[in-house]
Amino acid sequence: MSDTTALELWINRLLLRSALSEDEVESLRTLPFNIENYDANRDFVGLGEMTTHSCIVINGLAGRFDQTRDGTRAITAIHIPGDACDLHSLPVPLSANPLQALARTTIARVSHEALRDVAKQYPAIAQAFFRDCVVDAAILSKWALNAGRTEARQRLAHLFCELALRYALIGQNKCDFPLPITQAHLGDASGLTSIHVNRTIRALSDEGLMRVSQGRVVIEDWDRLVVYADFNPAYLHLADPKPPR
Amino acid sequence: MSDTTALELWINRLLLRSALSEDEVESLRTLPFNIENYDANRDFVGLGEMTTHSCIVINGLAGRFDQTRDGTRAITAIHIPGDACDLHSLPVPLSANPLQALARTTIARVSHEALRDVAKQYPAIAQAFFRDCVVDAAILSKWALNAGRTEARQRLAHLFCELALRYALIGQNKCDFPLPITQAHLGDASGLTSIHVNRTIRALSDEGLMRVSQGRVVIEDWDRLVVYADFNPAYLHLADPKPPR
DNA sequence: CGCCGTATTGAACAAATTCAAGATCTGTGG
DNA sequence: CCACAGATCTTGAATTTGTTCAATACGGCG
Repeated sequence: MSDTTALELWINRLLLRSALSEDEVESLRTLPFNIENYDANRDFVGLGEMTTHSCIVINGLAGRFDQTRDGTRAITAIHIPGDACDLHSLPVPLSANPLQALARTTIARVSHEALRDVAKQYPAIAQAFFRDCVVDAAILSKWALNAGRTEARQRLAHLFCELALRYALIGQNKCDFPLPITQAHLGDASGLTSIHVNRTIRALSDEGLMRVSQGRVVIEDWDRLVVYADFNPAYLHLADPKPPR
Repeated sequence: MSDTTALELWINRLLLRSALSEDEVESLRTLPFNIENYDANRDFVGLGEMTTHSCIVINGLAGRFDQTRDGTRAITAIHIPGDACDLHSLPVPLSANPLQALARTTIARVSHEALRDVAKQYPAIAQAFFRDCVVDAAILSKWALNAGRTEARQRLAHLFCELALRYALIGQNKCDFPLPITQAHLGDASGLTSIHVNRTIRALSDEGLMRVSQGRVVIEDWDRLVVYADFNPAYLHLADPKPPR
């Protein structure tokens, strides 16, 4: 993988929400990074770790985990290729949540030092980083709303709609995308038991809305699924007018 | 209320997590703002609004709302005096969630322009704003975990622990603080019905952990409540070493 | 081929919701 | 100061939803 392409997905996604000049984009392209591979269920950022780098998913799937002492586990974010998982560690380096590969995953580590340098040189980049973190928080906020719903079908449907759209942003078919994770992980992400995830996916499938098989999600009726999940993509802030630099 | 004191709580709270110089603090103190009062249940930032200001709670209590079409409502953040409710509107001005007064509430509105100016002049302030938003996201993340718990008692206990500590930061007694909101609002914030909130509060009270009465929370056994809620304040990032400026 | 993690299914159980009714509180006008 | 109206709080009982526990099937990989 050449130095100039690994970060391309991430840079393109930043450009969806932030206007950056040629120079600014070039400075992102030339950021130094290390490529690392992790098997499924391996932490790549530990709990309580004082981080010195931020991680960008190049391939695979990553999750942010949290758990209570009594065993309730939650995935509070799922990151697909092109996502920076912990850009927020730039202002808050002490990790409060572990980051884990949900499948075999390739990440690029970029040092905080390098990120700070480029943010210092180009304020628009600092703004873009800030914006990216705020949008991540908006996604989390929607997850919190979603978790409060009583109907498991709608919870999962909403999750699938969101992932579909986020995959679409990186050039995938939104109605047929990879999701190489276990039902237990889906449960952690939706606040359900793996058993109920299983039943719920079957129900969604029986209604002809979507299928999950072999680590892929196939959406069979996007329009109906959107209505069913009450999915409104505004929170992803994709169509917002670009704010002043 | 004099110009130099209304923002003091907020500035002090920023200083808990960010080291700022005298000049920097002074520039925050002299930010121009407008004071506004809202009755309970009044929106002060509307859904879909293109904001030009950020709001700081001076007095009272504010909530960020979200809801699904089928009627599930959620409060995704509760803001006490000293909190900036929507500093994140600086990089993402289009509001995806309304902000509402939960009780009679005084807010200070500060223009994005003024905030951007001061952030541009002092990069450490820009960093402090960024950090504040990231900590807000960390709180939200903990709410998402909390919502996934099966036991209502622990959910509410956790919420009360968090609010207690946040009130302590602004000089209130953490075991006796105001919470002038309805049980319906508490339900929206914890993913429960108001009826179940009522029963759950009674249960917590019966166990001698805490009481709620007349718009106040009185915690009777902090240590036991913390254990009960499995509350670990690390996510508030209060004891973190200060990162490089 | 056999193992182990994952998926699937069933039945009993626990938890929270819903619906309904009544009590209490709060603010307002007389 | 009291009476009233509306909101909030409280309580009960039936119902819905999801969980738990347990057992079995599947599927990839050594």
